[in-house]
Amino acid sequence: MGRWEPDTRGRLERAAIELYLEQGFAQTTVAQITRHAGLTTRTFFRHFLDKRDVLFVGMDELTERVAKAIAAAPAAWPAIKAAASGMNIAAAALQLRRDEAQDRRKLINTTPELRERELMAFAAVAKTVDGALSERGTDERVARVTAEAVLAAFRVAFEYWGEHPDRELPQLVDETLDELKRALGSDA
Amino acid sequence: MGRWEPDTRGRLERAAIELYLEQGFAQTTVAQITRHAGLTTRTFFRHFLDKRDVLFVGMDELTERVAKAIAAAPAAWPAIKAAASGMNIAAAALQLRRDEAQDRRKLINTTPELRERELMAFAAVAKTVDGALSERGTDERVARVTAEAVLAAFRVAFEYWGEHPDRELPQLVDETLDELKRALGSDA
DNA sequence: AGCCGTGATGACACTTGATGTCATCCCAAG
DNA sequence: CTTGGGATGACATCAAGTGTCATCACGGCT
Repeated sequence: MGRWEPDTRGRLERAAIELYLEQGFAQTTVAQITRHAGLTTRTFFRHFLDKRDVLFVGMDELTERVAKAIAAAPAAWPAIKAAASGMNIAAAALQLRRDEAQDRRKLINTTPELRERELMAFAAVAKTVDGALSERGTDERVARVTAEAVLAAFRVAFEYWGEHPDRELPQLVDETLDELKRALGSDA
Repeated sequence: MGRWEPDTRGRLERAAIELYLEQGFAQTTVAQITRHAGLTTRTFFRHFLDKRDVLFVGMDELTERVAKAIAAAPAAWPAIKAAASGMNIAAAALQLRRDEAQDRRKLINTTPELRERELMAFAAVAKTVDGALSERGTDERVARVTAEAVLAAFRVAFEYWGEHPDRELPQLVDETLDELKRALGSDA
């Protein structure tokens, strides 16, 4: 057996989320987390950028998948359709971990600090979508605004999903995008 | 003369921005700011929520004006047009303080911490726009997604403005919104 | 078997942001 | 002249986050 118990990162992650859910994010100190995991506070910051980071692991990997989906979309598709297909990948992934995602959502919704971080995560996805669209040859500004708009729709659908957990997120994203199209088209 | 020099808040604000621009945000400590202003660190936190807050004063007031503009828009206008008129108010206000706004933008763009806060500020405006649209009788989800989309366009225009400071922000916002409409409409 | 480099963790000190609390002093209302 | 409130100073304290060095297991190499 090793010098230390295995799965340091996993233990930290589980301890953190358990404490966050139990007593709130702000009320939880890193010292408490590491005590639960049998580690030192220094080690926590070797595995996570900061206290909030724990709740956003896996984001990068998901973002990668979104980019790949957009790159794999038929070249004939307009940017909006390609981008939407990327959002569907993300939505499906979150739907698969519904309960976990909803727990995280509640935590984030009640903690401004976490909300900030979530917005940064969304912004990172938007930047990736932007890049993937540009890669397809979409005009620069169109790529940017399409990426931002698609993520705007995703955010709204995601929030709505929190209020209606029994709905399916991918479908909500589709509906929201349709509503956006109608709303923007109604300008005559 | 009073016990203290007047305009505490203004002195803090000026000292902070001067130091942020001169040596960077992260490298500036609150102690340095208050030393420059001849005050104590405790007093800084009585006037500002945190170190970043200094760069976002006036946001609330501007947001209020946006809400009023939307409320004052002709009832016959579709939600998107009313929301866009609100964005024009904001864009015009920033255009009036172009140099200051651009300085702030550069600072924010090079500091993740500040970027986070900026996203929160945008989110707050989106929520206000959402509320103003709902007030006009717009359907709930349409109001939400329209607000988010309009702010998405604003963000893109704002970023573009940073790269082309000689362009006029209000016009950039209009152009970006038009591009968004085309991009979403091209879905056949 | 014994040596050694590498990587992960512990231990410790330190800086800084942020908050609570009480004392102090100006000022304005009465 | 008194009094009460608002703003600030002074002080203590906590928690986040970082730098640094020591420590120890493990795997490869000889």
